[in-house]
Amino acid sequence: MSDARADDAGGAGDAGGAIAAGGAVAAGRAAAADTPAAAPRPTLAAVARRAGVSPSTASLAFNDSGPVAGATRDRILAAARELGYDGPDPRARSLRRGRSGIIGVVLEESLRDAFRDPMNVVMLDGIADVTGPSGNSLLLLTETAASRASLVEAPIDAVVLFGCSPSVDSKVEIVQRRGIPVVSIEGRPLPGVLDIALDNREATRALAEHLRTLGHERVALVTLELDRDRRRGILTGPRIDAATSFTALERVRGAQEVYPDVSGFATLGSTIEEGRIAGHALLADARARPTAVIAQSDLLAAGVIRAAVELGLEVPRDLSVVGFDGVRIDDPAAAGLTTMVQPALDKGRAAGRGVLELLAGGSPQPVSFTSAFRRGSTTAPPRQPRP
Amino acid sequence: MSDARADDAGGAGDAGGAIAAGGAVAAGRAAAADTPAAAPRPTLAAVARRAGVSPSTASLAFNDSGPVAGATRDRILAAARELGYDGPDPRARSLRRGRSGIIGVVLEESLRDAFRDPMNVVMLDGIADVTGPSGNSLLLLTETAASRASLVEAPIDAVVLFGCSPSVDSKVEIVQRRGIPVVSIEGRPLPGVLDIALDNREATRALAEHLRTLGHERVALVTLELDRDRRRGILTGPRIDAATSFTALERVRGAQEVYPDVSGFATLGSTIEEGRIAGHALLADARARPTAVIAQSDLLAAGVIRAAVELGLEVPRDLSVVGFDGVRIDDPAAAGLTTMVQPALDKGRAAGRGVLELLAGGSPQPVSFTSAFRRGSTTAPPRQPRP
DNA sequence: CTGAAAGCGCTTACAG
DNA sequence: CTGAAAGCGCTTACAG
Repeated sequence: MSDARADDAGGAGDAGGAIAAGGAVAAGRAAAADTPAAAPRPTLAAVARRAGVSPSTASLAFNDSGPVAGATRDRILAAARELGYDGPDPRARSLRRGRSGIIGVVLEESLRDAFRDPMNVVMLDGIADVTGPSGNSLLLLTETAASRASLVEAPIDAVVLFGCSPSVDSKVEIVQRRGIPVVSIEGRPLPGVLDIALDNREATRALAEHLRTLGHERVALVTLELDRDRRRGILTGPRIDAATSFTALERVRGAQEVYPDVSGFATLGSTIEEGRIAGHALLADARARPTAVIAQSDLLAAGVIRAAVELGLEVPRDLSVVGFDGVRIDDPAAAGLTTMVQPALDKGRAAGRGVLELLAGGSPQPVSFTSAFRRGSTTAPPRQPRP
Repeated sequence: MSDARADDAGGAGDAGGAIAAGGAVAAGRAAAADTPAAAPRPTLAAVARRAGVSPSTASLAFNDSGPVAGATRDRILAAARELGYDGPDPRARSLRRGRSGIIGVVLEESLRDAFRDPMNVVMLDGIADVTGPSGNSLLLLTETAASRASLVEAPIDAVVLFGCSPSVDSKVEIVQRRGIPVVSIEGRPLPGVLDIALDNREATRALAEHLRTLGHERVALVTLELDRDRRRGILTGPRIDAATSFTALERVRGAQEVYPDVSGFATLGSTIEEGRIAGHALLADARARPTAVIAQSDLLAAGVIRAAVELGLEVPRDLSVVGFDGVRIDDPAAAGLTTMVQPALDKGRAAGRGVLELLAGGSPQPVSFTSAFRRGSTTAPPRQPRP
């Protein structure tokens, strides 16, 4: 079981070589090595001057924000065309208006890790869905040291936290003190932060109860990343106590409500390969083998099933497996997974709506989403011991 | 073969219900429905006043950008603490400095579609890798009507185009006229735009030659999305002529260099499911069946292989399949794929470096990456007809 | 319908 | 080491 990162998508490193092709020269900056602002671009004031109007009127013309005579407008637009002016400078506008049209999205991990989880992508899409039409764009911020600075220094109007750990709390405080609204998806509830929650604990309990009803006694957990440590391994009490990932922890708790002494394996995140590694760790020893596995995501579940198959086990005859998310997985082994279907897109949309309401000065209520049990064909009663 | 979107990750829609939980109230804005800027946050000027220094000195203290006596600095910092001032307003700073620290990333499709392709995620990560350390963050912009506006109205210092179609050209022109550097990854070369290229045509030709050498005569293509039409279907001449996706088109051309009359199937994008659909379309009719398929991505290739298996064909005995990208695919069917490995992370990094150099006033040269042939176990000589 | 005035909050030469 | 001055480019009440 390698300790290296499981998936090296792109596997570039040693792949192709880069060749600096000769010829073309870069973006319209001839030889202005010492002039930071290359060509002195025209300003609204210049356009107004040329059109023979005041800057105020020119501004109105460009923003449709007041009554301007047709002829005047034409003159202004013509002047702009002649000068090569394409509209107000966003930086000045955002200072003046107090709004930048940018919403920061704080992800716990690297972009690559975050987007490997389809749930995150779908949620992001949901946020963009709702906030895009009013002219907002999303700024990607990760929890690394460098972008911590950006969280405080970026001109953002609002922030959405993606299941972030407490380590961002201090930065979030600063952001809040600045009057920037904060929305958190599946995070540990924070004061003054609009919470978009998922019933992780209850949903997992439902899965556990399903297994209990089927008669399973020896159940193991395969968890998402528990903390920033990036360590795989047996799920121990201390490990759980030290966990910083609220979502993973809630799901552990839900399982414990049915199986108080449940053990298992902690992975590095939601991928099939991680699930496979966990599966081998849990299933290798035939004598200590669980009869059912609660995986904290569908991808992990798919990996566990693959490991089971590799070990010659049949699902669900020899092993029951449940997942979480309800994502359509491109893996035959995971077809028909018993799982909880969570409304990821709706979660993203709710977060987006929350942002918009907060920005409008409203006081939106926290929202709580529930997952739906979907019984598939990966769970069955345990086989009688030594038939 | 359904015409609906192949993958509905999150499958939310009908999944869980939202319940507005009572209780908590949103981010520190009590009852300021009419005051856009809720709490009047302290400014640098206020801090300076309280500390008994000039704004200039206070600014220097906060930016470490000049010599400030230790005692003075302490006084300023203390005043800031008392007032709850956490640093300069990013909007004002960016107007004054002419830099926002934001790099726009323009994606051709919805976020969800774009991030379904692991290559895009890895490239994004590469850009962030290189640009993040100097305090830059990435702003996600898609080609939809709404965010076209953002491309022009967002306070971005530079733009990276992700294989964008000509439809963005006009907006890009405006951006360029503003003096904003533009870098394009695998795009149709545009004047004044720094080009980060991949040898799509040559790489595909190499794959085609590999098949030709093996003896294949009846070869079919499975392409990426050719245009914004979102239509699947047989790859026809007119369809190719109307294509707007430079990458897909270059890969078609590379295949044509070896198989001038090559036909095939156009998909909606790089997913296993799309490949599967294409595979069924191409392989269903045993009499018209190709002996080899050139899929324009590994994911598509995996889908084709799955379709082949479903039709009772054996790869590579009955059908050879090649992919593109060199991504590690979590699908047993695609293990050992013959493909071209492209350096996606390096492409992203090169784009990031290009942005940084352009921002520094330099004139970076275009960069051209090459893919590496990786022979797997999915290609073999064609079976003799009717043995 | 148009203009003069003020100011968003900061940073940067430039003097001292 | 510190301060006075100017200005980044725009928008918004407010008069007219």
